[in-house]
Amino acid sequence: MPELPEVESVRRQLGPRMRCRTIRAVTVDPQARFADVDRAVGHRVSDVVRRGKYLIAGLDGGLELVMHLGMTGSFRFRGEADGWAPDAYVRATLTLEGAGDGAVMDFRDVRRFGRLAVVPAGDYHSIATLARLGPEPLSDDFDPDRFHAALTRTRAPVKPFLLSQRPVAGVGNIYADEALWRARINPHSRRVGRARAHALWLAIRAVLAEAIAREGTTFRDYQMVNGESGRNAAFLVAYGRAGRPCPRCATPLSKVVLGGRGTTYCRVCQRR
DNA sequence: CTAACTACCTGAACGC
DNA sequence: TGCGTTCAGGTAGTTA
Repeated sequence: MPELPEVESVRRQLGPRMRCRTIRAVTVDPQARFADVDRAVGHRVSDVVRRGKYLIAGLDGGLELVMHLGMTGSFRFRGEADGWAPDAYVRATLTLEGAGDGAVMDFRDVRRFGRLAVVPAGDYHSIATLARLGPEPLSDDFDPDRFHAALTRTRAPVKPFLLSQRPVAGVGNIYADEALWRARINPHSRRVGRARAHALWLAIRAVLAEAIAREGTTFRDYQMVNGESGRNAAFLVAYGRAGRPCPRCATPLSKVVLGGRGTTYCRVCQRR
């Protein structure tokens, strides 16, 4: 479900609710594969940061709680005005205590692709994708020349390479299609020249920044901690619009499967 | 090492 | 209405 803009929107609401609170209790669904989260009990949250699609709560005692929403994960708090009540899809519950009245935080995840883990701070060897994560796209670490060099090194088609999280962090299926459309790059391309790599660098940053400003894209499951949807879906140009006219050239957008993922693009203005 | 598959889950939408 | 098939915003594990 969530890519960088959605995860960032969750982080902005989750941070104030977790910060400066001590995790007093953890219960997890017995079928969930993150039973070691109870190692967070007794530790106080310093802050919640984001790396790519991962949320990382800093804990005292040199630990971190790493959270990934998978396709359908969301965090909700009991007793808030949105009327959230836990249902059959709650996979973990954290009881938080601290400034204010404390809080009960549910991790809801229909498809069970989400993950929670407690690790030594900065030690991500048990989470391979996080350990090898590329630069943050909206930071100065994301450099156009190094991005071009990374695209030159791989033999894989450009879209699956973006989805690997290695050339840049946080780009998923929606924003890969959107950025490639903007930069006029064919998702199958195995060679991307310097000018096109720079155009893609710019498109990734623009597409993600605009989506963050609209609090993400809600297609089906994604919702923020307060239960609201993102507003970016109406602004998508490529993703989910197969058969509709390309806004640039009016050619009906094509849909193919690439790297096992549905891919929508314009075969006329995104030539190989 | 990389690239390409498959597996992991559940529900909604669609075709007949 | 009912049943089977396909698809879904992600990653981890295995194989060549």
